Amino acid sequence: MKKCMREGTADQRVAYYWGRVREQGQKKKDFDWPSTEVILNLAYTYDVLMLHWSKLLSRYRLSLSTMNILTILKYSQGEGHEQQELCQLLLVSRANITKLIDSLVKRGLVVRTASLLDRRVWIVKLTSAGDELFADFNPFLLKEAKRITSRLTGKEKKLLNGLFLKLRAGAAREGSLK
Amino acid sequence: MKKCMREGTADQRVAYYWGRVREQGQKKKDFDWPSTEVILNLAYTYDVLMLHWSKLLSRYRLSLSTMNILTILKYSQGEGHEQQELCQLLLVSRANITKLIDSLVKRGLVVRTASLLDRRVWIVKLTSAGDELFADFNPFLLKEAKRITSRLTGKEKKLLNGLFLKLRAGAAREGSLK
DNA sequence: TATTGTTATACTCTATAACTATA
DNA sequence: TATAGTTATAGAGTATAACAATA
Repeated sequence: MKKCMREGTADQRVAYYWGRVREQGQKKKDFDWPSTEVILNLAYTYDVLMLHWSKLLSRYRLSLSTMNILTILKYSQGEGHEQQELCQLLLVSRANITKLIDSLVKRGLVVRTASLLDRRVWIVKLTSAGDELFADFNPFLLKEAKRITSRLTGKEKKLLNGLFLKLRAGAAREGSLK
Repeated sequence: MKKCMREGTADQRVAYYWGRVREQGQKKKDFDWPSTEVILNLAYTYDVLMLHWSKLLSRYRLSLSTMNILTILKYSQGEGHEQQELCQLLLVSRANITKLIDSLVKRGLVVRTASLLDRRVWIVKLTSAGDELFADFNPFLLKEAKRITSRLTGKEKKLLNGLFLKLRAGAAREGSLK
């Protein structure tokens, strides 16, 4: 991976490619550069940040998904969550959440406990080992979040968060191509 | 997947969880909610948009990565690219770009041609079949980019693009945790 | 009948390291 | 020695459908 990235030049390279997209798009129907740029930027920024993030998490043998599960469970304050709720929060299918939870159970980080209200349901909870692991990685992530966003002012962060919301609203809107 | 998402409520659910993150984070050292929110928003917005995007691409039996490769090659206007350049543009390792290109070669969408300058190098180019497929999917993606960003004004799109750049600059900065 | 979760399967993507051949 | 690309391998993630138990 490292070998493929010459330090400090990735953004320039991408800019060069994007320039071509922009030029050659002009001729096309429905082309709107700022719109396209937003999508390219979202995907590329995600890749850059999450590549970095994944590397941090690999120290704890966690992926983004498993880290998210532990975090969600931690913030439930001992109540836990149904697997189905985790599906909704993580945008992961039922079949795949089963596998993710399986892997965490195997490592002793979470447990499945039966629901008293609905016998079809498992409530997933953090174990003390899971809690410890969370206490271990979470401070790093908070620090990193602060560092990564350090070039933005408070006002810009708020602005950015509002724009993200609008983007998602656009994606969810009716009339999408089926 | 669909079964796990009750229409129109995903954002509220996530907001509920984020509320807990925010509350319980307050006590912690290095916690800064707007910074954390930016990261959560980036990841979640990416997931929402790309889930949708992937569904569109699956009609063409393409993933985000393979779509990107075809697009990059298309915009090289017949010149093609070294695999190594694709690594840099896509943030994918050399080993893995080999596999991705293999799969496209197998489908007849791209070809590897020897470089005349360096005998270690393959130049990857779009075939006419690849070109046709691009002509097929690209208009949909342009339309979708426009639709997804339709809730943003032109000014907001520009703003957003600038903020993405700052985010990436922050991630790349020296002094990151090693 | 609908929902929660599991199982099975196949595919894609990623990470790592050892390897070949060129430069 | 360094670089471009390949091979091998193992693990993670995703998509789909069929299934059991329960509501």
